[in-house]
Amino acid sequence: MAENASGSEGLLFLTDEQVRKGIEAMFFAYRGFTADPDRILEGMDYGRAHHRAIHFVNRSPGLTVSSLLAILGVTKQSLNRVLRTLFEDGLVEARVGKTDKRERRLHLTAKGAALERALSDAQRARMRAAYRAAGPQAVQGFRAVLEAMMDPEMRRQYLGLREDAP
Amino acid sequence: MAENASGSEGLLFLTDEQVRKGIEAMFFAYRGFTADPDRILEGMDYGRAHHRAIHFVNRSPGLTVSSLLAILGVTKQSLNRVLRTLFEDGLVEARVGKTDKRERRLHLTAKGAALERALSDAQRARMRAAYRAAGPQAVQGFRAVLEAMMDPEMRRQYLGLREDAP
DNA sequence: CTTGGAATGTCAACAAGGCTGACGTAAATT
DNA sequence: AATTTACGTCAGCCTTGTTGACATTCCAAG
Repeated sequence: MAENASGSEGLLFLTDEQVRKGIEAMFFAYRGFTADPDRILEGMDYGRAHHRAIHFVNRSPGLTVSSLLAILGVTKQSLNRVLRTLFEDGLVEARVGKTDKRERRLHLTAKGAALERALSDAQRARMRAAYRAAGPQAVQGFRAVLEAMMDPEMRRQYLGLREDAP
Repeated sequence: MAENASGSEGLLFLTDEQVRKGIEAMFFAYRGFTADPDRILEGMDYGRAHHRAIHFVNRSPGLTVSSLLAILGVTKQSLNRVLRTLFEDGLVEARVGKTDKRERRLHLTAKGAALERALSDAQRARMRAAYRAAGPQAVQGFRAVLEAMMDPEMRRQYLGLREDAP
């Protein structure tokens, strides 16, 4: 896909050292990636787990608990602990499924949407800044490598979410 | 640095949606990133924290506890719990500093180096595969964006580690 | 030489957020 | 009618993070 420009057609001669550097880049960058939301959430009774739930509920309004489970890759007990507090605090609401009444379709309330915006504003700002600093070419490469790094099942989840260029 | 090829000189017109997609890519990719080492470590008494310690001790043999503390960004109590088990199991050894005898300079033992190799082989294999799939251009972009995403202090740590092109 | 502070270790207690196992209920499916 | 699915919940455990308090060792400055 990404036009294979510089040199040796698809053959990468990367030393272990260079690959290690990529590994460390992931480690350090992920810290930055979560830093802003973490800062916002600390003090509130929430953590990263709540952020993730809120993110994906916002992303796919009306998704079911089991879909969210599959996306997050945690146990239902673990997710439930998080969802319960979000229900109690009125950030997320569950509507009984129309066709299948066993399902609980999740939606953000206005309050939940407000928090989501605060969190994602911060995170998007950092992401945009990084994109700007790295340049447009870099953005493609970034996405391409990350996508290739996912487990196949996760990649399916990733691609399955509302597309950015439909 | 990365030659700014396609279109609008450095001006990125990215929709929120596209930026969100980048955020999700980070989320899903990080899971893949840690999956292989996690698999290896499960069953042994170790976890991700041990992996990180082993990684950076291998990376910078003889580093002090406080340097490692700074790199990992955790409390000394937390790190100590991890280091203690690594000492006990003979994976890491601490040598008293030559000039400053308070320092404990950390080194991997043969056994520790063996585990490190097992862990990093798996992780590097995935990283290499991702690089191969994404192409050489992409690798540059990947690194550039991640680097730009780090907090400045983390970036210093990152760049401070033994360079890949010295 | 003494003393302050840095580098380190350690004990205790706690919290978040994973996990497993077992059990329950309502609704859909067969 | 029986089974399966979707979900909730109780109980208990683990890892890995946190604070706070305190001891030791030792460098370096007064």
